[in-house]
Amino acid sequence: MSTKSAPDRVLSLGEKVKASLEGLIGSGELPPGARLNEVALAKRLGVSRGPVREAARALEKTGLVTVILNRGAFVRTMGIDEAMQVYEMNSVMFGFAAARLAVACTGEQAMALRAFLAEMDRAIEAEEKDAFFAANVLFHERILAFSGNAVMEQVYLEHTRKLQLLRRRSFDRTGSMSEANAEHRRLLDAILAGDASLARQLGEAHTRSGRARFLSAIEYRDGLQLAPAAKRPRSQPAA
Amino acid sequence: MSTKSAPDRVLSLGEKVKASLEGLIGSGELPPGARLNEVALAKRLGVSRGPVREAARALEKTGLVTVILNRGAFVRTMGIDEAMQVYEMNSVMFGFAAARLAVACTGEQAMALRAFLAEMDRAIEAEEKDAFFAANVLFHERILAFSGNAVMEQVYLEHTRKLQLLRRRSFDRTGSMSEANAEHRRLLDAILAGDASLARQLGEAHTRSGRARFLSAIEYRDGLQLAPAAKRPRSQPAA
DNA sequence: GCTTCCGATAATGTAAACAATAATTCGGTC
DNA sequence: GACCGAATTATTGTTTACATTATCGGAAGC
Repeated sequence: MSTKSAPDRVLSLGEKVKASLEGLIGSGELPPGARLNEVALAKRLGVSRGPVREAARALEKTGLVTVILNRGAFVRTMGIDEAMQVYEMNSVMFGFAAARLAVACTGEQAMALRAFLAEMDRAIEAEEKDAFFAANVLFHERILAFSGNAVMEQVYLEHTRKLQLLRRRSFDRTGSMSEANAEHRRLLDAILAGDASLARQLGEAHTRSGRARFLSAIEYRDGLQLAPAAKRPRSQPAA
Repeated sequence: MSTKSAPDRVLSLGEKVKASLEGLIGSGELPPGARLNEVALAKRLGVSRGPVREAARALEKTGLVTVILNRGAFVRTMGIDEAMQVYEMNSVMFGFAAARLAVACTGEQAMALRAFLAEMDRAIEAEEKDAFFAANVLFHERILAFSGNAVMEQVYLEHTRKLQLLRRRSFDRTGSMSEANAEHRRLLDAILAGDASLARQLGEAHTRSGRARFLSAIEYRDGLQLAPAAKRPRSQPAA
């Protein structure tokens, strides 16, 4: 049977449910603060409650949901203050990675980073915000990856993903994009020049700029973690 | 029935099992590489498999165990290389926290840190390695806590705990202890002097020193992640 | 009219049973 | 005697059912 369509199962049901939940949360169908009804989700996804529970617990550790005993799992609401802290941590790690890369950057890596830069330039020109966003994320992630510290990379990825819960595309204006890419270019120059100290400084500063852009972007957009607040007997975890 | 001995339940069974497993792993009864047999553990702890599974999944996210589909959960073995990466990340975060503290340290906080320093001095004098170890851990943790970045603090705590899996007390010689505490004192001086740049540098350097002490401590102690290796059909996850 | 208490309902926590998968063992063959 | 293969066994993955807990509605009392 060469036409074996089902690629068997390399993923447990729990992991598949987890992916589904991430999608539902990312798409906004499960807004921050919403409760994850186990039976409803299980029915909807065609599985039992077990895998749903496992997925919820896994997502709790990922930081996407909060689980309260006998109350259930809630889509996590990230406050601005916490987002600021994540940015701060990312800044430190990104700066370190940049410095590390400045002293040990292979030609292949440099080429890859340059390619992202070009792609972002192109996206800015074409005003393709999504393309820019994707390349931007990858540029940062690759720098972490190239730094050679897998642990730090994982922490960075995990928290960045969590962050994207809150800011769904804070690059509203094209101005932000070209501004950001200019910083990218300066950073890459420092890396290629082998100036670790400057690379670190620029890397940290760039993340802080990103934080500032994020802040100004959500300024009027507000509507943060405040749900309708009509009545929330089983819809809001703490207070 | 006023003699209701059970103090109700503020912790889910899964959490209690998780605590038990942490104890078993910490005590070495479940050595690195060992498989967590669900039925055996469930029977031993007097619960069902469900809570055991939940605890195992939770510990996976904590980094204490690795679970493989259809194979089970294994007590994680942390390689030296990974430990080095954790040290590196901790170094960056600790340095940042120290710098942050240098510009904003309350009198109360300074007093608390000084107290730990004194306690460590006392422990060195009395040659109480355990006491020194405890105070040392707290000193570092408090600096992270005082830095005001809860996210970073959590990441630091989580990975430090994971690290203690490997190095169970690497302060063999009293020399290491006094050396470490001298570094602590210099760091605290820089913090109290408000020299953020120096504090950061010293903080990073101190963690690197710790890493070096760790490395030299396990040098001859080897016996790292290598189990008896007699036969490991279901006892070793990857290879 | 408001509060308080109590029962009904729905949801989560836990346990036990069933199914699928990996590992072991035994048997056969080269 | 060593190697390969199928049946057996053990263990995990998943489902179902039961127990416990929290929430919601309404009636009684103030």
